[in-house]
Amino acid sequence: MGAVARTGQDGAVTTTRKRSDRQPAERLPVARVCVDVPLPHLDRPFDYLVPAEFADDAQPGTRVRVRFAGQLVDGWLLARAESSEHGGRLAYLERLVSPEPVLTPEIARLARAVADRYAGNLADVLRLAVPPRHARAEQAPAAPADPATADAATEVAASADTATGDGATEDPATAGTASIASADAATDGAAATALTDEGKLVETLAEGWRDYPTGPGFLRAVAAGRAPRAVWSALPGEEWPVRFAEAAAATVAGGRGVVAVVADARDLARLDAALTAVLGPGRHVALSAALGPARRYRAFLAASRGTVPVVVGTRAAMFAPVERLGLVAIWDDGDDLHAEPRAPYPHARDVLLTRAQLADAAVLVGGHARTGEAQQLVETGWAKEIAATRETLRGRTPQIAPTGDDPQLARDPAAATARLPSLAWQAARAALKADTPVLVQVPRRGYLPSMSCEDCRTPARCPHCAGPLALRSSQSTPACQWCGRVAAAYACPHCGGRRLRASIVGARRTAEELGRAFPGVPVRTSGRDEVLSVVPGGAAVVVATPGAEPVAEGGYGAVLLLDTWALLTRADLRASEEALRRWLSAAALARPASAGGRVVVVADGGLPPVQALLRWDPGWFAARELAERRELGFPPAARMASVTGLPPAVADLLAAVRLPEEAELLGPVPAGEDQERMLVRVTRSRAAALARALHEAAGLRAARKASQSVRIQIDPLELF
DNA sequence: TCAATCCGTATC
DNA sequence: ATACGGATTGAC
Repeated sequence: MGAVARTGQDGAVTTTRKRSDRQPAERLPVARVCVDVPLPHLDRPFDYLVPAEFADDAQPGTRVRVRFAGQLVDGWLLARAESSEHGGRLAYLERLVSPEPVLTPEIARLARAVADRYAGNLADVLRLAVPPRHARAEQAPAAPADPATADAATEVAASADTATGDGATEDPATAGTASIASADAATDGAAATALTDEGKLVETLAEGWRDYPTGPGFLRAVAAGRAPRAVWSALPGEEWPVRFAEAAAATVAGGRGVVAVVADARDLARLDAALTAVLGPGRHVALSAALGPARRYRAFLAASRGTVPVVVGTRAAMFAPVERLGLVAIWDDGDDLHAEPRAPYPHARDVLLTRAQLADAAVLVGGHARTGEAQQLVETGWAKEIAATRETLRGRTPQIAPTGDDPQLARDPAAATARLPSLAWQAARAALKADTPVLVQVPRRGYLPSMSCEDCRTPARCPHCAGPLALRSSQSTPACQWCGRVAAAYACPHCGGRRLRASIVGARRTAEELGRAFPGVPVRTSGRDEVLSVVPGGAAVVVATPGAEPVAEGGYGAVLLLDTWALLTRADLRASEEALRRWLSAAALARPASAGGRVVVVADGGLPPVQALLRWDPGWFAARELAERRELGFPPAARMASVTGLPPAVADLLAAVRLPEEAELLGPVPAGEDQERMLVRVTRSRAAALARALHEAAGLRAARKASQSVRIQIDPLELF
């Protein structure tokens, strides 16, 4: 034995043995490897020989380099085995990148399920799940992995052929039911009763949820090691990060780990702070792509090595490994930032639900608004509702009023230039007088450059199809956003006016105008360029774009929701749901009515989303929305897949695909840059079959080296 | 009959 | 992407 295995400076295990005299490992000489190539027809494990010098370090979950079709590629060691089914000769693993087992069995299994659900490759999902290696971070002192947990024979992932089956990877909502009060039998009841100190702690934590009748029971069940599943409607003014932290702490008290996902950096900062307060320092780690490679990998390692039991983060954290997962949580699942833009385009909510299902963990889907998807979980009985009673709700909501489509502009000329209807202006003035801040929510500039009548502000709609009129780039005549017709001789149907003005003004311009309307009051903006997280309690006007609303100390005295028309008339099926979500998020920052809090929404009070806001009833709206989607056959009531690409490529793929029975084809619709898009619709029971068929067809095409690529997306957020 | 070349397919 | 096998072609 002349070979010397050593650990190089970068931590990689290399060997001095010449290729010619390599020997296979004595025990479990075969490694099943997922090669990191994005081709769908290669989405299965390949077997390699483990050289003797890697015998101990090449454990399941490690990164390797292998020769594949003549070139060196990265790969994941999924499992070690005694022998191979492969007929031909096996090549050796070329290199063990690092002995760090970064792919835990739980995540390997989850990644396979996610790939199957989204008609994607395991390798693509693994690239999302495990951050790029950073050798320095790996060498930094951290709790060493327990060698006893790494059994050489342990399989990390089920092999491709067994994992593509339905069963565990089926939609959560079609699976069994659970209840908060009496969830599935506890696997580890000892944790709940062993220590009375822990029992007291859990009671303290559960106390935080007393405003919600089923809340404390949920926390107790999680602490006891059970797997309750809940859709939580947070009260206005709720300190949701603290509630999330309490749920996390209860899980930790029961000896299990937590993964919680939020949409953006600001929510993450709040949750991070709440966890430090509730859980103490060093018990959790925040993970987001914004950290940069080194810190991100370090945070990842803290979780995968079992140093911390709680991981919170943006969607980058949805695959974070934690030991003995007990709870997955997501806040504001309607935020489109939860949708991963890289193939296979998984959604954080769905990944977490699948994860909970596979790991038998509890689920907490929280928000002020409720998505159709969350409603589906409730209606199928997969999850239970956590909501306050109407009575509690009444005590917390601000006073909310609409002001019509044809707003009476305030008579005060300054207020009129600020586009403020008189009701809004009055509410703002009263709040400022009471020395409380005012939040003004305006849609983002360029969000939709729509037009309205210069004289009466009636939205300018296309005379043919009632679509929104807008100025196309440099042209001076407005055209319809929907049908494209140019509205050359536009006259306002309400007042006959012929002049149009852009109805969306950016936050900055609004801020300037409001500054003039309320002289002497400080005006601050929070938007894309600079996002404020907190503003002090005194009189001030805060202009914010949706999603960037700062929290006010003590709550806002008034919240004004302006230019709502822009949100409501978007040519998007989710427009209403999205509008309500944004309004509720902003309105939740107002004081309760009893403390003078008022919300004015500049929209027609008869519209369903406006109704839902006025009554603070996100559940009612979600049920309505879901019923409508059921009627129309849209997700989540049905499963949709979109196939996008150049027309011949789309046709080619659809010719190759063996669609499940009763699959419906819709389209094509243009998708920009000479591309077109087809939609395939099936019932939820055939969802898995559809994904499999599309993946298979993509594989056939790739094997034939079809040059034009197509993009396959399951339940894309934007349907038309 | 054999080598050079082309094409399709598998990639361990 | 590259490598290999089998079929095809062309020169002896």
